[in-house]
Amino acid sequence: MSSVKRSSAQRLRDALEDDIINGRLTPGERLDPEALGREFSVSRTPVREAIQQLVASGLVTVSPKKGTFVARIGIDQLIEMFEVMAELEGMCGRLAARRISEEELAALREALARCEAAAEAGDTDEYYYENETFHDCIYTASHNGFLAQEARQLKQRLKPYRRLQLQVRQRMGGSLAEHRKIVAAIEQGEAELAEQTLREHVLIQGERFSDFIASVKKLDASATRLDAPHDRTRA
Amino acid sequence: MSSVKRSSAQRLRDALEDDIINGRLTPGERLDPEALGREFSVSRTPVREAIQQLVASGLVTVSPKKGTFVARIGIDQLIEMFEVMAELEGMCGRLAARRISEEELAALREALARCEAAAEAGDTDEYYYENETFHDCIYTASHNGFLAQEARQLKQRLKPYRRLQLQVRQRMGGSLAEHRKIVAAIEQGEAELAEQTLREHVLIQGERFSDFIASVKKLDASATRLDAPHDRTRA
DNA sequence: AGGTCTATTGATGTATACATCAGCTCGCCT
DNA sequence: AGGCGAGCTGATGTATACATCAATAGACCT
Repeated sequence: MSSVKRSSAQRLRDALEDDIINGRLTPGERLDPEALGREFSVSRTPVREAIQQLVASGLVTVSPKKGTFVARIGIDQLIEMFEVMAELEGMCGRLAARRISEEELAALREALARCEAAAEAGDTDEYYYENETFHDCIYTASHNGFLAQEARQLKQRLKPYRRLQLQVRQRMGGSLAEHRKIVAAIEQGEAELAEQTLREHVLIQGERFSDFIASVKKLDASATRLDAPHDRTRA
Repeated sequence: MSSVKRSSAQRLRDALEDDIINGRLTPGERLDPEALGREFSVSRTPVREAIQQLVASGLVTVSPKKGTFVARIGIDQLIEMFEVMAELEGMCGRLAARRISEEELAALREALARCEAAAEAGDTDEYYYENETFHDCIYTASHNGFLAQEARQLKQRLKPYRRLQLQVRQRMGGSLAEHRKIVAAIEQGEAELAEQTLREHVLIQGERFSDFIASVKKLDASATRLDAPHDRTRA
């Protein structure tokens, strides 16, 4: 009963958001309001509304008289966003180390255990999912709902690009070790250590920037061919 | 020519945003779309659009079938937001200490000088304004545009409540001393010190939480009388 | 008299038609 | 043939009318 009767615009927004985050719509791809309206059997008004909300979220961009596209984030801004993401995660860890409850600590240990199981099984998809749960536990344990919300939002916004890092398997071992260190720090209430470890944990993924940037550029190239009539002025 | 020809919705959004931030519209106050439409000579569509953008910014809340109101942030969430604000400011300071350019450093010193002048003159309004410039310099000097944007946005969102702190005059002296420490830390590239000082600089305002919370509660009370269903004597 | 059911009201949500304007194309002029 | 300009096209932006639904207030029943 929480939100069963949401408006068409909200449902459409969620659907599009999910499509973008899960890669069914790739950055740079065009969005046709009329086609979406037909697909969901609604008029242009709620479609437009949904799109505007996504624009506000930074997931899509609309160029007047040119069209609406799934947002393409430049490499420079992507780096900036990862930098902020690392800070937010670190802050969550620092606060969690001071404020975590017994229940939350149990949930965190459980999440860690699931990560270990997934890593042992070599199941990268499962690890990816459990890794999210693990981090989300820390967000919640920060006991700062606003911070948690911001962290989740930024994470979602980065998700379409995180997908590009294919070497999850190679990272699983190291990631898991870091997770253990993070849990240990939080258990012992060592706020600064938890913050530092988490911050690096997030930034390490950006360490292989050579591979990462290459992936992004590749995406840029293919996407450019799709949406833009010609070279798009980089936004 | 960058944005001279903005849409009606954009202009209206900016106008409302300015009204809210500058206190002409107080939290909890009602917004009547039709009245706004008449005032700006536009139909309900762009009004609705502007309101939705403000909702996305967190400045306005809309309850279905009840009305749209200027967002009222609960005390608990307000504290959470200040906590995050302090972290963002601290991060800006840390990065600025490493990355600031000569021009930016000059601008920062200039802003500090203006703050000193305003403090010496006892002009609280001027100090308020120059204080903003000072902090904005640090945002820019972080060389992380995304971070700077987030910091500015959150600051705006907090602005209607910051106004409640009446004791700016008493704070001017201490604030100025902290500003000097911050500039010194950035000049010498002491990132951690700059971060720490800035973080505390922001949090100190929340130190007088007794007064602050009292002010918020007072606002809450008066605003509740305005918008709530109870009051039907004046429609 | 008190409670409940129902009709009204007023708000948001949606559909549709129109206006506007930039980019593209095609054709004209040089 | 090449550059340039006017018209066309298709996109977003806006206006208006209608639908929907919850909160409210009134009247009816108990």
